[in-house]
Amino acid sequence: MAKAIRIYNTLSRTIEPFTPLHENRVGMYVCGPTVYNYLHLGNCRTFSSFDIVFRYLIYAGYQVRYVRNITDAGHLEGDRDEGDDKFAKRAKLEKLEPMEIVQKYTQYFHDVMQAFNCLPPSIEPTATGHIIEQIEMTKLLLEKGWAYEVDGTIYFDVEKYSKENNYGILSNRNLNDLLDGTRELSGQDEKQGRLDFALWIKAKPEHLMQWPSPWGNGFPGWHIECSAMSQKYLGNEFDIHGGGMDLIATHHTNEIAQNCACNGVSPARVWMHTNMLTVNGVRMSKSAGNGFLPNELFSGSHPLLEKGYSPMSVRFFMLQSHYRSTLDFSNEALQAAEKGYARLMNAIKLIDNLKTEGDNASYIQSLTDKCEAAMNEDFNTPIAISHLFEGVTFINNVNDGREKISASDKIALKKLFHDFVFDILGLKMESEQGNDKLDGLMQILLAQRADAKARKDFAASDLLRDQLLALGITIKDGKEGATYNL
RNA sequence: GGUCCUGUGGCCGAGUGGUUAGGCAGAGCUCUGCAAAAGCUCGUACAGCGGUUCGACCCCGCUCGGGACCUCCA
Repeated sequence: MAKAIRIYNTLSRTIEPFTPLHENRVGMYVCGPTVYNYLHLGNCRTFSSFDIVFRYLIYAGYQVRYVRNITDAGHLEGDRDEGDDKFAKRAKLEKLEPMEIVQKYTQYFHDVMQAFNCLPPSIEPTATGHIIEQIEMTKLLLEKGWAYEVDGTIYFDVEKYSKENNYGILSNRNLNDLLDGTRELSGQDEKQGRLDFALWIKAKPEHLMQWPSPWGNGFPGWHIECSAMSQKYLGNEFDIHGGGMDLIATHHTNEIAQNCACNGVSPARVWMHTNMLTVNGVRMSKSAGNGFLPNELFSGSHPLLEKGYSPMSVRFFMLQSHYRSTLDFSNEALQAAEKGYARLMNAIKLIDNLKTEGDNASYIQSLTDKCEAAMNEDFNTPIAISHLFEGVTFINNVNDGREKISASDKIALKKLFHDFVFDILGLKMESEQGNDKLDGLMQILLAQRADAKARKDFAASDLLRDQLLALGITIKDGKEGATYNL
């Protein structure tokens, strides 16, 4: 059932049934961050989306090898194979070694991924760790005639490639359109074609990150690293390649060209692309200056925010939209998500204490089927969540005695919520339900308050409640006695 | 200019040719000493104009609006 997964493929622009190359195994490559600066929330959305894909494929019973790279070299400011190296520029700015920059922002990236409860990938290769592989691939492309050298720099010959291949296959553009959108070569350009891009770039003597190669000292172009690393760990052909939509036109297009030219086959069968996060309708990006840093969001220190939001509220917020839709960021939307997430978690806490009776099964199974059906259809998390909220209503009804649940359904209900909310959506309980001592203390206070209420000393009971509330502890009087929430 | 996406109720966001998305907010009610929590009920939603159809928010065309990519960005 869960294996009837269908995925939107950018190559075909349709939703297709997903069949892995090798039965029961899935190879997935996702373009990771360039660690020259703090990653912002838009980046987090992409990685959270693929975290869901990873988790659901595991749930569906696949053995998944998930490769997500770290770009720690070779990324120039402009993609015209000129301009500053991003790491070198940042290193100068912060007065650090380039590898200190890499270390710092890689660490930040990992911390944020952990905060968002994203599972670590199976392999997280770095560009600097695979210089040899990139040189080898560049050599092969030269040998096969798809690339040429100009004074220590190697370019990929796009126009030659286009004669036998569809260069714009992913972006759905033809070569002439692409050429129209590109500036004329100036007299200073070394490359032969306007669309040609560098595989290997000759380093100036002062360049901080450089490696020896058959063409002299240099560093790899941006696109070759993903081709070389995906091939190394997933083979010439693998199942899924993912990234943000902004990578389609250039990075992924060039990646396909490199792999096809080198191996004669397109690397990935399915290309998945996540849409952008927007702020007031405009794409969040570093250059637009509207990029939220994750910890600005958590603490609420960003000027556009009224308050801070917990990582799980934000994750839940993101999951309430489909990964291929743009998602707009606002205080109101965030607050709505925060409350919705709290409601979901509160219902889950109730499951264990539900009283069972009767034997009216099957409802939970149908709910499970609906959740799976939603996820099977291109990982439609918002629909899955809407079904989970049906379950929330059911749980609350059972808890209030308006509905009954059988013992077997209760087990199924618990499994459903644990599978979907925790394992697949990757949410987790944030509010620590305290330790034993705290709980014991609370029970004493609740007993005192119950006692005051029994004496109709409401002034005393309300005072206790207000004082606890001031500490962030909410008291709820139920039929079975009072409970508390931290 | 080229390529493409998009316009859903107060807000965020799914979806479908003919039966409810869902969350948040709002109103009323139930429960309660009061709250909180929970539940129930409610609200002229599908940019505009045409067309196809027995029937369209969902298909087609046009108009208007918003956005992305074609420079680096997930």
